[in-house]
Amino acid sequence: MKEMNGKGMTRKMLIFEEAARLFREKGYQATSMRDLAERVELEPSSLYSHIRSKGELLQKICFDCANHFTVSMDEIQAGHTTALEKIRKLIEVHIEIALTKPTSTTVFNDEWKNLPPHKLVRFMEMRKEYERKFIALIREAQERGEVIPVDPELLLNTIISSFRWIQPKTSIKDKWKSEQIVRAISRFILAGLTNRNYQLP
Amino acid sequence: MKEMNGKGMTRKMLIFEEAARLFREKGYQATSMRDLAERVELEPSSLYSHIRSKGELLQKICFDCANHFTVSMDEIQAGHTTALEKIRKLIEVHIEIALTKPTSTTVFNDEWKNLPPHKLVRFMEMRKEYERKFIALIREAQERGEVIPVDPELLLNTIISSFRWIQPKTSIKDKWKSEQIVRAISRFILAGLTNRNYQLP
DNA sequence: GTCTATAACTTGATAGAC
DNA sequence: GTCTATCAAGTTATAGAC
Repeated sequence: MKEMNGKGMTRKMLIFEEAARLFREKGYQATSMRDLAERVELEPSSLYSHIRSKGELLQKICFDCANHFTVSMDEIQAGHTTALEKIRKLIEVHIEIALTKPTSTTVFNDEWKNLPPHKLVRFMEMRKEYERKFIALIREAQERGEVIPVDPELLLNTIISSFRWIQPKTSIKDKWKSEQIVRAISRFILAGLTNRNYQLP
Repeated sequence: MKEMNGKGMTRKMLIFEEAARLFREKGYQATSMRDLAERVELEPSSLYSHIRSKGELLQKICFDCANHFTVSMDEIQAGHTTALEKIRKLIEVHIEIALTKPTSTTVFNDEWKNLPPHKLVRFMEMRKEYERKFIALIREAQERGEVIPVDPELLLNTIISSFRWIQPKTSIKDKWKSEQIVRAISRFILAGLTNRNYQLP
């Protein structure tokens, strides 16, 4: 049985999707293969006809998301714009990924430390490489006087963390429109990055 | 046996401390009572002479931290300063708590959703109440024209999230002095809040 | 591919001797 | 308060019939 719902959705894909949902709702460790089997209406043992292990589920979710960020970074890096404009675009990408793929983004953010050891190392290397590129852009913008002279690694950490509350289940989408969220947060962060006049008391 | 190390540190306190460490390192669900027993050099069953359950450990860690925030909020709220100045002070408090109590702060941030159901409700109420007060301050500062006119709830979520990377094990403290971190992050966020001239392209 | 049955193990917690 | 012994329930994953 390949087709599940007339739209090219294989049972394997359904399993990965429901796994992501469960990992988000209950956490990776608290999610059992029995929980997952129930969601996709199979007996627990039948899952293993489609996947190798529970760890493989987390792996695919986390690395798919990591690849999404890496591809976006490479595209933006290759563009012919100022460093500040690239930073603005990256901030938009972060918010948009969080808004459009809330499930996998949450798992990516909160559950990656449960990856099997060897994959964990690879995951952390990917993140480090992504951060390295982002920091280079911040530094470049600082050298051009466009961004405040604060340690770029510290700025990056603060910026990336600031998106972690964006995990729309339903409530967020009711309160604010997506475009409004993107613009409001982007404005706040870029206002901070470029405000070289502010002095702490 | 009441005294453990000549400094009023009871075995019970030691258990709570090591529990927080483990919950941070491995996550609440992934930490077993056997792990904890090993850390405090007891047999697993002996733990139950000091505590009632695993959930009680998480409970105390989370609510101690929540109370810390609530007390700080009430102190600052009672002061005779502008709303913006109170916001600045609250931002400092958030960073300082993250720096001085990294273990319990991380557990508070990442593991609260594992609280037993009844305590979970109480925890979420406390957080909601804290946010309500913080939002009122932002709104007041906006009415005085001191803070950018962006939805205050959205600003608060973004600000509070932005501190979540501050979890010093060892590496952070080597790179930056605490005072430097407080000032750098405070400057960035307040620069953003008060920069009413910035326009997105 | 899906099932039943089950292996092999870990979990939080308790009973009762000392 | 700490121990040994143990329980009942839950865990991931496999074997083999259909």
